[in-house]
Amino acid sequence: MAGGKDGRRAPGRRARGELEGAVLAALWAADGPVTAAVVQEQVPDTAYTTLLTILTRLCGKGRVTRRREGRSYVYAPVDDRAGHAAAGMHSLLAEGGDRAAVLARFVSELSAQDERLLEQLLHGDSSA
Amino acid sequence: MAGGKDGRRAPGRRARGELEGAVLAALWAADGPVTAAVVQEQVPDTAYTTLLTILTRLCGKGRVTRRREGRSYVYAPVDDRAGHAAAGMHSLLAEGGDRAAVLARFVSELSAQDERLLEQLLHGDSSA
DNA sequence: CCCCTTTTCTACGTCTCGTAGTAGCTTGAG
DNA sequence: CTCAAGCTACTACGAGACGTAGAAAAGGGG
Repeated sequence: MAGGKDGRRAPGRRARGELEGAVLAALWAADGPVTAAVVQEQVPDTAYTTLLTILTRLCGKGRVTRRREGRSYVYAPVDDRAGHAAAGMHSLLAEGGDRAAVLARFVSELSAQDERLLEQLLHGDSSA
Repeated sequence: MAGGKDGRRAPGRRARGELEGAVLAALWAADGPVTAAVVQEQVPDTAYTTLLTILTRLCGKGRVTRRREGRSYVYAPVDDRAGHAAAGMHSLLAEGGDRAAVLARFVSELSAQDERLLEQLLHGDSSA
């Protein structure tokens, strides 16, 4: 019953998933848990309540955690950016069926630079 | 306006993206282009027209191509399973921001077996 | 010519996401 | 104590993707 009967609003200019990505990016960029207000500074042209909604949904999906801090909540991403990407890569590798085939294709499309990087990583060479 | 006014049907029991995945899997499993009827054999409990819709949408999205074969169409996936997975991995790597960090995390979570595999692949060792 | 196969068109329900207003709670200031 | 300011929770709507599938059109075989 809370209002919201006007029903007028500009069409969603952001693509699907874009805002969630921006919010996560803000959280990743932050140094530790931050309030919604801080997130808003990183995501321009967005209503405060919109960000609250996104943050709440992200919490519901387990992608973000929140903690009371005074009378506000502070939000923090569950996994960091690199971890998120790496986890996704592992998922794809698992779903891909033939691991060897997937990896083969993956490395065949790597840049020379990435290849070197990967080799160093595999050899435990941390001279970077 | 071809009918379809009833509009009453059991709720989507499949999760979002599941049917498309099943259709692609059927296409990948097939040896060469196949007809919708063949796909249906691999995807049980699904109306023929439903599969046609999915196949058509997949064509629209460029994930599948089709070719006339007699009075039917034969469908084939644009990229094979491994290629699809590898492409997704590259996307994640690109979106992950710091490539080195993402790769580092990725390899750190690889099984010993996968690591060996990756090394062989990097060294151009095709003794498989 | 009639039937069967296959496609095309249309359509609906549901879910997710972007977007945001309004109500209500909490707490500090005066 | 009372009021204002800040923050959260609830509610809501539009758009688009997806699952699902019937009806009708198109074409070949008997």
